[in-house]
Amino acid sequence: MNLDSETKAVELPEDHGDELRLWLRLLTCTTLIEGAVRGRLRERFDVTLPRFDLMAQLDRAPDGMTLSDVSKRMMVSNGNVTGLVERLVESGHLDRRTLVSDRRVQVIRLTKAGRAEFRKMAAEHETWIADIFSDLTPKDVRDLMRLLAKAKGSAQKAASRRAL
Amino acid sequence: MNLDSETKAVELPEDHGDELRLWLRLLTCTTLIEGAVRGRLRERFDVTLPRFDLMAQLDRAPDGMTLSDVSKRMMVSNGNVTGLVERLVESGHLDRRTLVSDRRVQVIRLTKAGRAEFRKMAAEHETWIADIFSDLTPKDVRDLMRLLAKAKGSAQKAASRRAL
DNA sequence: TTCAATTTCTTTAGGCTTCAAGCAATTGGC
DNA sequence: GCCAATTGCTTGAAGCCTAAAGAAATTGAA
Repeated sequence: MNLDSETKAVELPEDHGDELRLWLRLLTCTTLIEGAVRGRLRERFDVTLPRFDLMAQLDRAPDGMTLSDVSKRMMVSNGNVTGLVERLVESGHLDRRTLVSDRRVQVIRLTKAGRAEFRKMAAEHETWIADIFSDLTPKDVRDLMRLLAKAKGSAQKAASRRAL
Repeated sequence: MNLDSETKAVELPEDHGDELRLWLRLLTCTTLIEGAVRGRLRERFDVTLPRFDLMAQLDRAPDGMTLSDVSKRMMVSNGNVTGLVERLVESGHLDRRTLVSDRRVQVIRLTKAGRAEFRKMAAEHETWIADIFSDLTPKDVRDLMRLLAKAKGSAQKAASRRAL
């Protein structure tokens, strides 16, 4: 007779403290790094992190993106993107035009100035990240990549289960 | 003659793409999980994530905390905590009193109702996290804990270097 | 064709967050 | 005691963010 499976069958509270501690540690790491990056972007380039992130998405899409694409990629709400884009168009970093074949759709691109500005920021940004992770060996980095990929997959699966 | 060290000496751009990808993956994981937790807290308990986080800090501190303590622990600004606490006092979850020995200091605690409410939420919250990480083996969890601890240390060291 | 459903984006209300400036209380050097 | 520096918190301005409701354009089934 298997006591463990009996125990599970009656839904006794299980211990998930390790997973909880993992989540808190993950959150701490991200918050820490995010704060450092935010501060440096601000003092060096007077730009906010969301603006930088949006420009990063567009830098990889020379043909532009729709607002919905951006929203999915950045995992933020549509309304959020609307406001963000508005300010970046205003400041001359972004170009926005309505798609002729579907007038609901707005396609946004980096302007020439916006791209130049972003490239300058991105180059420095990369060195900050390297500095932040400088105690990690190449193997640490590989292991983390692999484990985080697995964690991401697990989280996505959980989310899709939830969506049913 | 060592070409590599020559190369470094003239500051040629090094490749830090792996570290950058690691950071993006870390951010993606956190954003994904944070969104899931936020949504569940909202639909199940009609509470926001920052409120939950603040109550979690206080649950571990039966004797209460000062606003500065909370601010450091949560890694958010002082002004942020002021507003958050204000709303939670208003809703009856928190009790706030001025320290007699130093009238600048506010000590906040969970009220009885606040603590009961939090315990209920925390129990469910733990199962959500377990579900989100359910594809990870116990070894994966241990490895991630260890590597993230190392990453956190590295980030903190970088931040303190920066602060000089 | 027609119109209900869907998609894309915007708007609104409310809350979160930062930074910087400011106020009040305390501390420490003189 | 005096007062300059520090500490703890609040305020204000600006921006970020979400959820929900709504407007405009498109699609597709009858």
